[in-house]
Amino acid sequence: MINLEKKLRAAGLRPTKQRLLISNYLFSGSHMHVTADSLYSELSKSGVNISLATIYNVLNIFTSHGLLREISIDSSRSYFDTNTKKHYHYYYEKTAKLEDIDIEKLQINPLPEKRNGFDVSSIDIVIRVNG
Amino acid sequence: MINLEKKLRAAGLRPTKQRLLISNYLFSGSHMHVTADSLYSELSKSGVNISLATIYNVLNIFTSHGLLREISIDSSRSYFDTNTKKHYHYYYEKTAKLEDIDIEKLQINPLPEKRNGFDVSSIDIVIRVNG
DNA sequence: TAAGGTTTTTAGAACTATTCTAAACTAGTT
DNA sequence: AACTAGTTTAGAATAGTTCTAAAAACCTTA
Repeated sequence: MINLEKKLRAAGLRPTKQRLLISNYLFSGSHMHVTADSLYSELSKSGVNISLATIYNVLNIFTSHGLLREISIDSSRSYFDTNTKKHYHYYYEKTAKLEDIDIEKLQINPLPEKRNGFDVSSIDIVIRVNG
Repeated sequence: MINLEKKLRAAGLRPTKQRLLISNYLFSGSHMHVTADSLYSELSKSGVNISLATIYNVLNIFTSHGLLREISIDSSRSYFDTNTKKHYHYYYEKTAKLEDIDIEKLQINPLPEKRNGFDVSSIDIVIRVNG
């Protein structure tokens, strides 16, 4: 967990107890996709009690400091992805689960870089499947 | 406006006064992107008073009957697109406006049709620009 | 063209996800 | 150890959307 402290500091964030606990859940294994609610209940389930306000707070601050990426899938809730590299998503409509698509798996031609003089800030691709 | 009545009936919907007024706004000119709120205030501005509940109701029923397409851009609100053909979007972050991208303008390789045995139901691409 | 059954509209309440508030607490500095 | 700024918290507040149930409109049949 000492590396998590470093990770937070490197992102310019104070390693508080709550942020470390959340980081431990999010960043210790493989990449994952969470919602505020799923994170809150998973932590609660394992005996880690952090207020929902803090969960939201931390998800937002992690996102603005580049530790997470927010994904718009569904207007009814926000997903956060621990994979911050460029990539795309499959979305399983029945289970409401996400799966990463490696950027090399999907070629886009031409890859836009500008539009009307504005820079492209991100390219979001969601492939919805009926399962 | 008689053709709007036909359009609604063809979609299996009763052409009520409110639906016709909304259709007249949405389907009489070129394609557009609306939110419940923008539609409500545009109609109000032109003297057409339809309750917000009906606006939501009609947007949802139009979507489920194929007259509109819902787009997830932003978890804080839903956009509806009068263009129901396959296409993609530019999203202008500052103005929160959408612009259509013709499907031929962007090639995807390989174009996925299945994933884990499930059919692809849609491919949503949003290219965000900082303007 | 009137009656009757079904669908739609409406105002307002309810709900859900998220943010705000301001008081208590904690981390890092001196 | 004391100070200051940043963080957490419970609960209130807010925003977007859906629900409720009563009134109104639509459409069919007579």
